[in-house]
This record gives sequence, structure tokens and C-alpha cells, in this order.
Amino acid sequence: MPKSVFISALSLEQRKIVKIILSIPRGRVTSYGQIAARAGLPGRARLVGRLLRIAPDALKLPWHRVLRADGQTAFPAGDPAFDEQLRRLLAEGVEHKNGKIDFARFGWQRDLDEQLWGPR
DNA sequence: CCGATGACTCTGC
DNA sequence: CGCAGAGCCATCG
Repeated sequence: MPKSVFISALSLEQRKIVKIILSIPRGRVTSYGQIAARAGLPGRARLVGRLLRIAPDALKLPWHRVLRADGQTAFPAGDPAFDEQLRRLLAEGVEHKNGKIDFARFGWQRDLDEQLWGPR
């Protein structure tokens, strides 16, 4: 599906989610739940997951920067997307320990904290 | 209309 | 850390 057609078919809530995902900084990660919360949709993480699932590649969303609340990818080990996501993250400096990313080090929220309270 | 199904999350044991 | 249960709710058969 063409990019513009897809976008125009989205609800206001979904467009908001798209904008938030696009604003995740390179080298940072966040969770489905956090995105939903930022979009004013607390408790609706599944909506974010569903959107990423149906979004055309043409949108070029940084889907790899979206993880589950426990710091792992939403894909099971062995799934091509599992390796792809970790590969993309490593490419931008986000490390993982056995498929688990530490939000304290790479979480998007940490950027906000540092801006408010300073490094360390 | 109903039950099943998720790129989810939180609580409780 | 693991697992079950319960919310969550748009989609689909």
C-alpha cells in the first residue's frame, strides 16, 4: 500500500503513535507501552504493536527501537526479525545482553532525565 | 454476535 | 527468573 494512502487511512490516535515512533532518537529505545502512554493512550500498548505490524516499509519507521517492557524484542529467538532488530540496534550503538536491552542505559526516557537533571 | 488472536503489560505467587 | 491470570481492544473467521 502506498505511503500516503496508508497514512490517510489512519485514525488521529494512530497518526500520533506514528509521529512518536518517528521521534525516537537514534541509539535510543523505548517500549510499546511508553509510546502508547505518550500518545495519551495508557494501557493500550497492543495498539502500537498492531500499527507497527501493518505499517508499510515505505514509511521507514524505526521499528527496531521499540521493545517490550522487559527490554526484549517482541519476536521470538529464531524469528528473522529477532536478529534483524538486534542487528540494527547494534549498528547504532545499542548493546544487548542475550537479547535484552538495558533501559537504564539506552532508554529514551534517560535522555529526558539527563536534560532535566544532567548526566550521571 | 462470539470466540480466538495478537510486534503488550502489570500483578501476584 | 518463570508462570498464570487479567486487563487491553482492534481484527478476523
